[in-house]
Amino acid sequence: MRNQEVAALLSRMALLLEANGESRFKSAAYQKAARVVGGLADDVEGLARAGGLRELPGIGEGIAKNVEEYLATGRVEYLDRLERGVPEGAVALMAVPGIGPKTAFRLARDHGIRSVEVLRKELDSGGLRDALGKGASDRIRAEIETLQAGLGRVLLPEAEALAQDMVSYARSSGCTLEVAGSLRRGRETVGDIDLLSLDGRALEILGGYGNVARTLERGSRKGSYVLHNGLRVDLLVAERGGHGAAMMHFTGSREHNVAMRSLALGKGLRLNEYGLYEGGVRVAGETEEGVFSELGLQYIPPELREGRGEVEAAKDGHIPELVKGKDVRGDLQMHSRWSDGTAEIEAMATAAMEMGYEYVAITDHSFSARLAHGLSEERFKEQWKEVDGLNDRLAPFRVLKGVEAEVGGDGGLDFGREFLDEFDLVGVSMHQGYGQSAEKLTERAVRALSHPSVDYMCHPTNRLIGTRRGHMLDLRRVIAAARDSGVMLEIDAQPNRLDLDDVWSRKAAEEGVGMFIDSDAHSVDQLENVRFGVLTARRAWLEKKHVANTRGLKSLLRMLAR
DNA sequence: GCCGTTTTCGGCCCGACTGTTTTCAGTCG
Repeated sequence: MRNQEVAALLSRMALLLEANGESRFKSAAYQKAARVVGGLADDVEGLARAGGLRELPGIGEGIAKNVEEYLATGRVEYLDRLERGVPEGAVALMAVPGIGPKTAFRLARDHGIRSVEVLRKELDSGGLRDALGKGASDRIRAEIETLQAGLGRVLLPEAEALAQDMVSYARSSGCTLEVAGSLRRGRETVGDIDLLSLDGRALEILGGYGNVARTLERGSRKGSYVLHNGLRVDLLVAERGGHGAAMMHFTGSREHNVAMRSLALGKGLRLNEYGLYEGGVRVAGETEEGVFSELGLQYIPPELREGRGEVEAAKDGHIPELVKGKDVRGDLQMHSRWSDGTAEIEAMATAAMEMGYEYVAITDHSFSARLAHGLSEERFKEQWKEVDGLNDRLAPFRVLKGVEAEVGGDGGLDFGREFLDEFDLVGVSMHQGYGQSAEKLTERAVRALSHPSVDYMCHPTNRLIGTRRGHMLDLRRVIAAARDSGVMLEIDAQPNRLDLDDVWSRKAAEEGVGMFIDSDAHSVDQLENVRFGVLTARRAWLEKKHVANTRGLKSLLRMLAR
């Protein structure tokens, strides 16, 4: 799939258009197209071949032609022309927050600054003061420091912990903060923390918080701060009557806000962060529910606010009843000390009982996962005796005999069919073969999924967010294979996996593939990670009926028997 | 460049913050 490559191309064109002084709307159109392609589940190349690019929202004749040219030749003539219109290095400078096209252009053309590194050196030695002014020089220098410290996006649990700490700190000063932004939408990674308060004192209070390294700016309604780890925090102060509108504005996403405001305009209304207005009169704004309702929309849960068709769905009454944490009745992937877990099976099972589950599956690795101390047939048979004993004592709670079976280089599994059928539940995983071609990997996956003993596929791409890209599988074929053989796909809820992700999980469910949400816990405390999987499922528009481990034990066993 | 329950032309989400700005441009979310 070349979707990300094409998205990057369109983003670059958007930047260059801006730098060339073209209409900002034209640049925004390219930016929107980049986001559309980047968030596409379908393969953009296949779509282009089928002549379907122009069907995509935000992609018309002009952009489609550029994309087609790029896919066919690897170049875009228009892009080359844009590059020639911009001084060398200007685009690189625009990576620094606070440097837009105008400033970048000026620095590159008039002062010969070609890179962020050179800019930093120049600023360090006191240069460019006359060109930028003192205030801007200082701020840009600070922004470069943050940029070069290199903290990108952080994982959801880390951002959650940082936000909670700020909320507690503010509360100890008698001030309430609420979490908004991508953190509230449950995105897998968070690039900054957005907070909302009804109390103007919050702006000053947060500036005095020990983990704040620097206040970037502070007005009467908004403030921006940088934490010691380099993460940015934005704070918005709302008034009571506009609380819901402010929450909505600050929760985003940007694409969602654009869709909401366009809809309001179409109804002769105006929506901003203070409320929904008809003429000069505020007709809603105190609550989010009120704003949605006044616009004739169903309530849209934060997880769906990504500009992926949710506003249209809300208009038609098609917002689904999303799966909830309490719907999950059991956890079907976890490990014990028998392989690479740290806890006894009993400890995992009793912790799961306390969480209100009816069942778990212990799914230790099969023998060719050597690093994870995978088990042989003999060892599994020993393990089952322990499981049988536990089931006698813990009934009606049930520990299912599972396995995370390694998929071999040719798509075969470690055990024969006869032995595999003795398990209650067989999952397959592809931990090996990073060097293989997409074609080969996909063949392996499809073969494993068509094995008659297999019930589900664990963390299908095997990605690790921020560190490992994951297998370049053709997920459309994997989903089709899962559908054809009645095999489930998993949302692995480890916060650095979340695999399948929201976009592909939605696709899988639309194709009629059943999903599991599992913790993949290797210790007792990791069982709680399931909630991150539930968030991903909600972002994938999944309902209870799409998630097979929301079934009770009997219903689950009936399903597995089929 | 895209798009249409106002429009195939004329709009495009909307407002806050900073600086050296005395009325607004640049940038951002």
